[in-house]
Amino acid sequence: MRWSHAFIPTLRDDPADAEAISHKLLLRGGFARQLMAGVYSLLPLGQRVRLKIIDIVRREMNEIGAQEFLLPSMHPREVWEQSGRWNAVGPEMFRFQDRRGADVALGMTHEEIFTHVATEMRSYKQLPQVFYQFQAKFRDEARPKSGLLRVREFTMKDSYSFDIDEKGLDASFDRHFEAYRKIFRRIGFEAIAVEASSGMMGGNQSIEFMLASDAGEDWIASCEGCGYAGNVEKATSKLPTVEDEPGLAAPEKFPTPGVRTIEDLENFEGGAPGINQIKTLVYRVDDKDVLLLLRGCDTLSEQKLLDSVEAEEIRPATADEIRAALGASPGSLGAVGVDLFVIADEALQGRRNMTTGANEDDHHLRGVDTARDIDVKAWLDLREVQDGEPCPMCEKALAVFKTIEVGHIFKLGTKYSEAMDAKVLDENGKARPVVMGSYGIGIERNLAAIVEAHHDDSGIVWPLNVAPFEVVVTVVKPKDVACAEAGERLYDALQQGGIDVLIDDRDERPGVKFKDADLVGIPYRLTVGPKGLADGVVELRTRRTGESRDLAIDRAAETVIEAVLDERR
RNA sequence: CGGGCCGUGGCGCAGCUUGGUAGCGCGCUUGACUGGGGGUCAAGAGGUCGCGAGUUCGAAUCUCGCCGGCCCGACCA
Repeated sequence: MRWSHAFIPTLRDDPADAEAISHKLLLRGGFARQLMAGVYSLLPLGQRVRLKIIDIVRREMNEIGAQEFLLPSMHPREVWEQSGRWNAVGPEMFRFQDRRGADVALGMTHEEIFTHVATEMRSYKQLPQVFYQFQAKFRDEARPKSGLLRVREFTMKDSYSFDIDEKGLDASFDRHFEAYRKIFRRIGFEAIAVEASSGMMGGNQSIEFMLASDAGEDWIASCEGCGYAGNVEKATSKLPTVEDEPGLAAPEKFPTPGVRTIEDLENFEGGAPGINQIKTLVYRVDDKDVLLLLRGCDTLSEQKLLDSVEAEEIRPATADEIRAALGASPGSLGAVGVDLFVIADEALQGRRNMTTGANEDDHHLRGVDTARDIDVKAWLDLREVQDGEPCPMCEKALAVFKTIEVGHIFKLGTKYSEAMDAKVLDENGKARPVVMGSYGIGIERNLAAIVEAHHDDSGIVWPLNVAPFEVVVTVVKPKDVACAEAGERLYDALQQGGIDVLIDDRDERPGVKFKDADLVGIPYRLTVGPKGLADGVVELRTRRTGESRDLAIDRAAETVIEAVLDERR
């Protein structure tokens, strides 16, 4: 490709409405342009990177025996009704009606459609099967953000495994796990595998692959000691046991005028530190009032609650609902002597001499013993893990930090196969629903994630495997015939050698070309200029390190081809 | 969906308070000089000031409505 005829609209200034680094650099480098909120056009450079990522993913999927499909974007309502998700999903699914008035959805994921296809399987002898595709996914996100990191239309590699039993699923899942590890390594980063919540996908186990980045929006807890890692929606820690004072024979009510928050009560004369308080939250769980108890110093993880109560919908109760249920306002709530369903966090187990609200405005109780004074119906892990808490496995300190979710794999079980009647006969001639897994990688999100992980002040620094071009031949002075010809010869030789090479033959000042090459992030730059040619050399510069060295002109192509081929993985 | 900010040539911005000629930098075109890290000079092209109503002799500027974008939060199979 010739730069003089390529569509690479680079920008000098950061676009005003870009915040994330990858967003700024992908716009400035001419990789992508926004069409509307959460919808982007990929320009030629962006598409080149996208195709390279796809190629890597495809090869690893084929490697584990997966077969490539292409399923439609438009899905009839009926299929989603079968799985129960037509109603379960909500406004995140784009829906419309065709000319006959039939409901149609734009696919946000393809469990239903692949399962529909899989109903043609008849025998356990056909299993296992792994199907996959690269397909546009449409999700009407409430808030698209950060450029390509969170969008409403994107390409996903989604694959689905079909096995006769759980053991088979485990094997398919493990193969995907390993394939994903290889994929992320090849595209240029170490993803951290974490335990995750399955959310609305259903199923009983899921693992997310996370890239540490401030541009991300998922917090994970990770242990350097033993490698334990979990999304904070799932992660646990091993809290030290608290030895409480024996306390009182019975709870004692005391006045706390004006105290509304945990912090107020900590600072109140006669109050208690957060760790010795019981925080009482009222939630509506499928239209039922439930009391949730946590230590004053802890934060509720709604996802943990949702995952463990198997409810359709949970939400905090409104102030009015709370008053109706408990007769007091938030800030003075407690569970002592209350008849509602009470769920307590495990960290409260065995605690005594605690302080909590008295269900009377401006009054609290002290000397509360969770076992003696509160009728706890269920002890659950409800709290969000905090930075520095001991790892549940090895007790070293956990680090909690922000990440980008670059892949997610699920064990689905038989949720979809049962709902959609995807069954095969087992060796005894008995019909059994196939056991499924599903596995996803968002291609453009990974593209942006690579930029988040690989950039510097001058621009993007693409890892060679995903770079839009591997080498740029920068002709310093195109009007100088010798210079231009030398550049062309190198360009030809590199092309012959199978290298993705771009020749910068624009009549621009050298500085402009250097800046553009850096911004766009091409791993190697061969600079051909009059100065070097006078000495019979060209300069090879490595984008990542900024190092450069002179190569004899007649050996240059060969050297570069060798280096590039060597670096490809 | 709640809160905040913002829509003026391709990009970044000023002008709006106090209504009256649309302006600056970059980029773009042509020419000259230049040529190893975003050059200099000269001459140009390019704008329904997000859209629609209203007020006014006159609206980028004031009023109302709508649309769009970004950020924070809620949400996120």
